[in-house]
Amino acid sequence: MASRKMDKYELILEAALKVIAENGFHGSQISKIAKEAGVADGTIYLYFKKKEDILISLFQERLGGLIALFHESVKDSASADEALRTVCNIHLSELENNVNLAYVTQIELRQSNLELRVAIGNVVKPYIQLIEHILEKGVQEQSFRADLDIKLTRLLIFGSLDEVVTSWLISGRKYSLIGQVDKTVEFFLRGLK
Amino acid sequence: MASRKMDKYELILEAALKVIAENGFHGSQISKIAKEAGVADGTIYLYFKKKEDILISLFQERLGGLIALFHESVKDSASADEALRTVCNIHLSELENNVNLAYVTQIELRQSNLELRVAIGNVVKPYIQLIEHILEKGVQEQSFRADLDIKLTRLLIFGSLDEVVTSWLISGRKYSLIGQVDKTVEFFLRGLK
Amino acid sequence: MASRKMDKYELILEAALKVIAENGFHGSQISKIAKEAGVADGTIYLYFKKKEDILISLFQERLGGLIALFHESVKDSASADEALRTVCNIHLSELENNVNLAYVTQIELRQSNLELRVAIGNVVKPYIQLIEHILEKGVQEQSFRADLDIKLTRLLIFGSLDEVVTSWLISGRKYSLIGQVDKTVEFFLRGLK
Amino acid sequence: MASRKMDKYELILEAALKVIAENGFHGSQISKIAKEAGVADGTIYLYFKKKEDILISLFQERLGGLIALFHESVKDSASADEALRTVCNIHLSELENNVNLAYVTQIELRQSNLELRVAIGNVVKPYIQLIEHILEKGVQEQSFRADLDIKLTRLLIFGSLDEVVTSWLISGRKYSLIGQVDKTVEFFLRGLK
DNA sequence: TATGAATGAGCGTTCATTCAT
DNA sequence: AATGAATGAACGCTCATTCAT
Repeated sequence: MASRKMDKYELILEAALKVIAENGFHGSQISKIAKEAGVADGTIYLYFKKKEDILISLFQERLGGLIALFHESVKDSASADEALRTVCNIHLSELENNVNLAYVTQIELRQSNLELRVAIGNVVKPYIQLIEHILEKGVQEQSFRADLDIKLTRLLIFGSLDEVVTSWLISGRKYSLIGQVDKTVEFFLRGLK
Repeated sequence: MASRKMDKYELILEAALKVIAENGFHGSQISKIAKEAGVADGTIYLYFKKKEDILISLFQERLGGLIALFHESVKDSASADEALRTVCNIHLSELENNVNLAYVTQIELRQSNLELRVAIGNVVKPYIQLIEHILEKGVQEQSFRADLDIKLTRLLIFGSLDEVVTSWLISGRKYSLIGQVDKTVEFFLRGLK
Repeated sequence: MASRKMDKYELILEAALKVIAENGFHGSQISKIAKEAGVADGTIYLYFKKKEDILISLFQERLGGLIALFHESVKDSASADEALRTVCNIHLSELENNVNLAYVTQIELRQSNLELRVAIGNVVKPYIQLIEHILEKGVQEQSFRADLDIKLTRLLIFGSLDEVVTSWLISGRKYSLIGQVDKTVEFFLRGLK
Repeated sequence: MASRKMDKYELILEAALKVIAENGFHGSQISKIAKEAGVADGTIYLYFKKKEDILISLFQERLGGLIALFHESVKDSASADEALRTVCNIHLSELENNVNLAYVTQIELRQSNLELRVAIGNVVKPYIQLIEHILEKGVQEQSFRADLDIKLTRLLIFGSLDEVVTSWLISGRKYSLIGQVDKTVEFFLRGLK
């Protein structure tokens, strides 16, 4: 049944997230994920072609959900300024509220080979495009500088946010990530104007 | 003789850099590095305790050299603005001029275990501290905003630069990295003022 | 199925016994044992945690069986004299009839590390205790000397038998081991009375 | 110079004894022995053809010295009884007084391959022959039984003594080895008469 | 669909021995 | 005689993937 299939598919993804968060990327064998999911090793290969596919799907399903959330939230923004603030806010708050996901995506899954990195890049791309659209909108609205290099700036913004999250995780999450939003957005907005 | 010992040590590091750049982190077996260096497998263990130590040394020797270059160059800067520009310039130009090093440090060595990640962090730390000093100097000179959150801002700057380099590599190096310096610095300076 | 699992477990033990007897302890790689057993290298690790565990199990299963045989046989003995004779008889005849086992336990497995030596000691201990019980019984029956040092004497007896077997193997098994029983027992009994 | 050569030869043997006693057979690499002896690794190969030869020489030089001591001591014995007592006495007292040698010969060097075992056998052979001579003398003197199987009995005696020493070592040397002489000799003499 | 026993390729590391100096 | 840097063969163990049931 389709519903049962989805159940088991989700079950395995959820198990993978938990196992990787607890054991790290290199300590997460298929057998461990299978055990956590309550299925046999072989069953996993009915839903995923290779081990890597679990990780790619994990990215797609979980981060893809975030992307949708971004779009949804940005739709209501009156200005590019507000949209950018909303994006930063969601980026940091969602990851602060989902530490396992943050840990796995920022730290563990980066210990992966080129193929997986590329797949991760594909998942992140729509997010970077969203930032791009906001920048374009800001320029059109004459809220942002007309001479802005949009392709470059979107990277500067994404890279900053990414580093802030990673640094927060590595430091042991001793401070609030959401508390960084305002000053981060201010830095961006000044750079954009 | 000390010189010969250094020769072989350097020989192995150079070989490792080349092999990792060509074959990726997971495709770089000790035997392959030894062959490239023209020494026996066992010889590598006269200079490095574990395989990982080659990678750590690679980071320390090569990137550590960059850090020294940063300090040297910044010393002559009249202002914080100029110092920041110098740092960005060196960061991007050195990696553009040393693609193997860029590829290995930005892409391959991040696929490593915790111990190596920690060692990498230790190498990067002085660099982030250098950025921090420049920010402090700028605030003292009243060139930068007094309300700047220095701990946060240094991350924003480092994360931006890091992402710019990685993105350039993944895109296939289709444009000039140094060409991004001016616009990147301008974005930073506006954010800082 | 349980029976199949036992089959493979036994298959590997049997193969190990044969391979060690033919190639010596240090010439018995996992791959050789696996090949002899007709299984893949990895399969061995489904039944044994480490290579050493094969050897320990070999000892426990094969010599442990002998110990049970000793107890069984001794039960019916009317006197301590007879019990001692039975023990010597079984000790020498069983090893003479199972040369591979004799060779592996007397010669090859003694070339092992501390952990294995300890495990071997644990298997041999019940046997030495059996000898001890016979000696105690003999003293109670006033068949053996009352001033016998039982802890010492059990070693003298075990050491003698052990040396007789080893010497027989090293000499190339040019004579009958069972033929030594009567004179050996007589030497012991005179010493005990 | 011959004397210097002997010096270094002895130096290496002494170092080997110490290193094996401290680190066990498998923890005693050539480099460790060389360091302990204060010579270069390569120097060892000027005095010994292979690593094994050090061990064989260790046996020959140290245990060979004991054999000479046995012959010397037995010469003065009035009777076979006394000679046997002397042999047992020396065997146990010398090893009790030289624990390193006892440990290395009884425990560590037995973890060796066939070639070394054979060499060890050759060193032990004169000792077993000495026991044989005493037995023959005893039979001639009509002190021992005329029907004694000398080839067998010498093994029984040697095996007993060997086991007593090994057991004493493994037990942690919690009692006096020399204190076992009288009861051991009594057991032998009763068996011989 | 689901199972889980079986597979077997793959690799870091050690260390006895050599040999140019 | 002495050195010690260099050699390179050798092997236990893991784990992603398969497939008979």
